[in-house]
Amino acid sequence: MVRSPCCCHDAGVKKGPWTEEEDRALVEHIQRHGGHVGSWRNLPKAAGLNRCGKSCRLRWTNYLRPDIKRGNFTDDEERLIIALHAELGNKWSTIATHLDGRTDNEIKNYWNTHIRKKLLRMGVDPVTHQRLPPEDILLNGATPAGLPEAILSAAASLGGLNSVLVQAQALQLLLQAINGGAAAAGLMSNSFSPAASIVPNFQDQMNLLAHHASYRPADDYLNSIASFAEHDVVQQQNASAPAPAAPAPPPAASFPQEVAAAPADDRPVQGFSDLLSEPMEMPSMCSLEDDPFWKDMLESSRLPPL
DNA sequence: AAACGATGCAACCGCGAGACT
DNA sequence: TAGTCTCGCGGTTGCATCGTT
Repeated sequence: MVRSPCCCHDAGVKKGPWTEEEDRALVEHIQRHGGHVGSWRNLPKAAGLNRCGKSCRLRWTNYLRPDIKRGNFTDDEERLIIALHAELGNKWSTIATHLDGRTDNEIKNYWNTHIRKKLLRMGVDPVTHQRLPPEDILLNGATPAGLPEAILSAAASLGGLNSVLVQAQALQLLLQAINGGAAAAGLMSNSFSPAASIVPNFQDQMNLLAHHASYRPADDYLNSIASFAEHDVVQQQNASAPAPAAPAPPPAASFPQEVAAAPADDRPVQGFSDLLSEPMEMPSMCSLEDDPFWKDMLESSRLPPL
């Protein structure tokens, strides 16, 4: 038996964007058959379309199917995609089965154009979902151009850019821990803990805190991404000017209820003293602010999102 | 207003797996 | 059992739109 060449390679078969007439012909044909396609290979001829069967299938499944949901992805959907991707990898079709009305192609595009970049900006590897070391953050989008002048100008005197980035990250995580807490605890315990380098026992304390708050770092990571990726880090750091109150999205099924139920800014650090049997040795922010380098940075900077 | 680059998305391509003969 | 067919998946491309200079 000789395999017949794929119709996609026929010279006369039309390619490119679909016209309204073609869409209508395809939809009407499928509707005439009660929504059943039968053979995609034979469909174009039966429907009077000069298209490859493969192209028809793609057009139907990704665009014309009546149950397709259009419009922007919600926070819930985004969070779910990230969670599923962390578990499944690039299994877009499998991920799509968990989101009503979303196609694998749409999810794949949304990942590549939005979520992937967002994770990189945060310093999270979109493939492994682990925190990137500072040198990789530089290579993956958080370029030196995004750093405040104060940091760059101080870099030379502090042993190079990586050193400064580490300290900048440490400060940012520290402030997140104090203002919002959970994100920093989860992210740091993931793989990379610059804060520990400047605050002795800091990570131990954050881990203890996470334990007391029934936190699992992986859950926290997933939960935290969607909540603070959208916001400028400075907003989170500025306790006197809290971010506009956005309704907390309902939790995805896999998230601990006690975590998901709380507003993002009220999570683990809430009630520090209640959680710890002994007073927690928090770093003195006054001493940090007295340091000209940090003071300058705090006053002038917009830290790049990590 | 025009040129240019960045971005987002629809569509295409090649391949693998399972069904079929 | 081997060869072929068909479908579906994931990666990639091309183009339209938007924003910036």
